[in-house]
Amino acid sequence: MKQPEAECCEELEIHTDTVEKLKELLPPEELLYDLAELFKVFGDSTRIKILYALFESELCVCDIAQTLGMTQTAVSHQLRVLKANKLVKFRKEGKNVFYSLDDDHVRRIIDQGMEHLGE
Amino acid sequence: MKQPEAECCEELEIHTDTVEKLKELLPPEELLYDLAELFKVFGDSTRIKILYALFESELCVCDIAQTLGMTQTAVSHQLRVLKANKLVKFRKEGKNVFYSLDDDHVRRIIDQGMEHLGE
DNA sequence: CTTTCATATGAATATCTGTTCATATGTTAT
DNA sequence: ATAACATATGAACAGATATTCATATGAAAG
Repeated sequence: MKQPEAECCEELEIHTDTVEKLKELLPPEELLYDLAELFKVFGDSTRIKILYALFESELCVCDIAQTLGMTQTAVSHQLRVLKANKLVKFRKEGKNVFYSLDDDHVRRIIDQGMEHLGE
Repeated sequence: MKQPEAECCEELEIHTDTVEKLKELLPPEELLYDLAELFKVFGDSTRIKILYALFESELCVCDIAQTLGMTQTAVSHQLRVLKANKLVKFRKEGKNVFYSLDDDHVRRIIDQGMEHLGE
């Protein structure tokens, strides 16, 4: 006869305790969601390229587009995402808009990622 | 009369230099792509939750599933992704497969992300 | 060797995401 | 005012991705 309510790993009751403890220890759902959203921003090569370009100097949209060999529109859409996530800030000067990195976390996060790759 | 070959920011010739320098300074296309791929892995709340759970202890698949309130199948698919990107390793013990974090970069990358959020 | 259990895998589906195209906004120069 | 330019935005489309369902694998127990 089967236990219909049995969830999994039935034989090892230790696990049930583990699971309960874990549920308490995990950060709130929403925070984990936000964290994933943040990493999602880094998870696109166009945006990574933009950020890398901004490591060197502040840049206007068309220079970024030219550097990456992409259209102004595509870059503008991605800058919007970066802006919304506070990874870049901007400064208007006449017709141009100059973008730059918002803080040092960006660099550190990317560096950590690079370190992981080099293994 | 229009210059058809003009790319952008025509008036400021400084920019053309900037762009050329930038193109040299940027890491190779492929590396940036790989980096984005890595962050993409962190860019999903299910995978973030799995990693957080593994911060505490090594876990078998069904415990992870139960902790997250998800199906075994969904978790298994995501573990596959984490495994492929060397973020987790595993150890087989009879019917069970125990997963754990592969290295400390995982923790550091996530911590940096969290720091960025708290601002 | 057959059943049960833990895990893995493949196909299908629904959702999300990035680029393009067309167009809008806002600034500078004529 | 009007034209030219830099940037932004909205809709549409194509490609990617996460979950589900059905099923396969592989180990332990009967």
